[in-house]
Amino acid sequence: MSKDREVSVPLPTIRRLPMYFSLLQKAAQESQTSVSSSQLAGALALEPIQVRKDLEAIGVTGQPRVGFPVAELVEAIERFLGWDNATDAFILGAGHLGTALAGYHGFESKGLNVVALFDNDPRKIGQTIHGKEVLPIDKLGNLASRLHVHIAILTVPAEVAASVAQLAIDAGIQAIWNFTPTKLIVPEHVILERVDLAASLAVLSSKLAARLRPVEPTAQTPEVQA
Amino acid sequence: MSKDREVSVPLPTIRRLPMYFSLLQKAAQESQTSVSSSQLAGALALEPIQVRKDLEAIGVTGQPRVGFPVAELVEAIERFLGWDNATDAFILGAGHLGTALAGYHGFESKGLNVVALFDNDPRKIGQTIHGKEVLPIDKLGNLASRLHVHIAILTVPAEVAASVAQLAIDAGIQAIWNFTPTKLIVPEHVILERVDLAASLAVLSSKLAARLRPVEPTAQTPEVQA
DNA sequence: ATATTATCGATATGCGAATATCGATACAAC
DNA sequence: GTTGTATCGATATTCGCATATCGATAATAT
Repeated sequence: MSKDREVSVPLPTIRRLPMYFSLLQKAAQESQTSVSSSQLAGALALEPIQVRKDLEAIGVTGQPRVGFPVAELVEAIERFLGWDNATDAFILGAGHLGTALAGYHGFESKGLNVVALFDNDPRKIGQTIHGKEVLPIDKLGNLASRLHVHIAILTVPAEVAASVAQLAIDAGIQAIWNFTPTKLIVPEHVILERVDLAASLAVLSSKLAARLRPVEPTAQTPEVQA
Repeated sequence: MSKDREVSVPLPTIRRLPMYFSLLQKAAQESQTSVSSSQLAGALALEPIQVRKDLEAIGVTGQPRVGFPVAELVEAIERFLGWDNATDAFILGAGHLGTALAGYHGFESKGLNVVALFDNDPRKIGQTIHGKEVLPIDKLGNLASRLHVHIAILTVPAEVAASVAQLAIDAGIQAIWNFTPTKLIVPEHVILERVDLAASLAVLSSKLAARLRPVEPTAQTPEVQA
């Protein structure tokens, strides 16, 4: 009842925080000490009001006619997201996407430390991808608990997504970052976040499709039941 | 004022369509002729009411005590998303992510046909990645218009995202699928859809962070201004 | 035939988030 | 000093979407 403090920050606000974050880091590098909500809004194509509400949500207050303190904002966002101290993660699935993510610099500054990759392909096991070892998937249970790894980045093929996710959960993984097209159903205590390419593509496609057929010939509900 | 027909389908609904789509394809393969909203809801951890409203939005009606016609649903979703006939796309940036996407089977069934990749690295140009040629980025303008390619999949490094996007826009690209961490600002007529890893990670991180510090020591607003 | 019940579709309600409004504040110009 | 103005923060409003309610319908069982 009282720990709703964090949870009460709107989800859309949380999603916008990284955008503010990178802008603010840039501002800090340029020794800027304060930014106004309108500056941020302008750079991100948002409304100043929204920016102010977002920044208020993470507990930073600005000053009229001055703006918000840059350094304080950066700290507050880092702290709120837990990006101030790194959490270890495993990548499950050393395919194209897993490999790409293993090589992605930028996680370091976002509190994510990829420790190793896992796969079941004997040809991949033992290899080193971007400085990280590829381990057999059956070692997952043992290592996750021993190394206190909390996050699993799931990049396996769709067919095995559910079963590998279950392995991770059994291994005590606390959060799954799901890059597969599979909608996972997990127990309450497991944090689940999905990067849904298909959903994103669907939005793009539907807009494009709508544009390509601007006006429908009056009756657009033919008896399709044939 | 009257073309709001398509646009009036709620965005969250559009995002859920691919989930229904893949389930329905599976059902069709198993020669199932109809599905109930509760079946779909059960498989996707949704509420039946929501499923019904979603399916209604794309113009398919069900029958009491029977459910919705599978074949008709598949067709309607394909048609709505424009997945029934493919659109050509370029991948801009032949790095890890671009390579991964070039090798992703599954776009074919989603109306997306990757024609080629573009890069500015002389070592990559001329190579073939997953059967697709890597071309120099300065050929983009010429080829996009000549081949009537409408979609650009943007996987270049963040620093050049804005300028490459501008190239694409100048080349007459109609839609940009943005995988970079950069928030692009594009003219009205360009469709823009973003896969925002940072936003997704932020949600995951914040939940994890909130869990790791369940109760804050009473006064949780110290003078951070030091 | 009749009763039962799963399921749909229409209408109503509720909730979270975006947006608007407006007074308060503090810097800058004169 | 005094005035002007950009900006903040609090409150109110609006909007979109999810959820609940309930009558209507058609397959199944008796």
